[in-house]
Amino acid sequence: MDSIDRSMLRLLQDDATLSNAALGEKLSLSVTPCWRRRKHLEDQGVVTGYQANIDRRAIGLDLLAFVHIRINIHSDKTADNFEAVVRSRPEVLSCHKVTGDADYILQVVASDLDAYGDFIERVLRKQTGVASIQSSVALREVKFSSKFPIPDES
Amino acid sequence: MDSIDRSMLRLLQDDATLSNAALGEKLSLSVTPCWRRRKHLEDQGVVTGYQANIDRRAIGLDLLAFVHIRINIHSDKTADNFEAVVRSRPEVLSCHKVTGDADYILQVVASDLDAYGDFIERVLRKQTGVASIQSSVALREVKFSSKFPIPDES
DNA sequence: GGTGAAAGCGAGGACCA
DNA sequence: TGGTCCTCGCTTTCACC
Repeated sequence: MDSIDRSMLRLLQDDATLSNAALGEKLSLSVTPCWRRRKHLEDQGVVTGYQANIDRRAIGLDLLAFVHIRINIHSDKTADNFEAVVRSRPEVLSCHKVTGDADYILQVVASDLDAYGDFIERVLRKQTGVASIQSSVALREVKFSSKFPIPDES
Repeated sequence: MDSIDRSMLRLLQDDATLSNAALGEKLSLSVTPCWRRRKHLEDQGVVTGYQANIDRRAIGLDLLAFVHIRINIHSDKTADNFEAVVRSRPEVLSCHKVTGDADYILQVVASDLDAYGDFIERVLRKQTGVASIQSSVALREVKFSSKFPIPDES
């Protein structure tokens, strides 16, 4: 992984539809070496896939919330069960075990407050070990990106 | 936007490299109508772009944190300034104005705790109006997805 | 919604510096 | 590593039904 690879990652994060020729031009590389590097990044698992980005509002997902969850039964079984549920629910965009006041922070989307409330009450609140749930509903999206900054060296 | 469009969005979120032929086959559509629908979704802005997904660890971004920020000067100028800084910093993946205890929740990545600390102290803490900063560092990534669930109707 | 056709592109291979 | 062909089959994107 050198600086050309990192530039390639930056470009592909911005626009995955770039052809090898267009990509190569931006990197001062011709088609084949460009293609070889790209394939290498894919085979190594640095590039994990290509996806279309969708406007959340356009598909009716008007609500996004951060959910802070505290767990009061600290057994592996409770954690495994909770995490399996979270992974299986498509409305949960992300879930992280975190330091600080909460045990888990989740990002959840829903079409409106009703649907969100349903999810909290009927799914999350029902899980064993869930001691408290605190929601922070997004009032405004200041920034939303699924692009990582690529460090100059790694 | 009908159910075929929604299925198309689901498929393209999973794999943006699908050709119109492959996509059409899954949707029981021939190439041209498939391409027309796809183009329509792009032109409407439902599909906002295509991007490569990258393994955060592979590029050395070992740390992800949620940052809860409280603001004590509630003027438009303070807010605009803060939001502009946040938008300009690539290590900030997302920033939302939220309900609840915090005014803003940010998602921030960094290569390690040192780099994260630097960002908090040298960038965020320096902004006027920032009253408190509370970090929740991710200990484990239970789920991380940048795919939205596509509702059956919208 | 569907066909067909022109032009372009992608995935490789072969081979050289 | 990087570069230059070259090829085959597929893709995109058009005009037209």
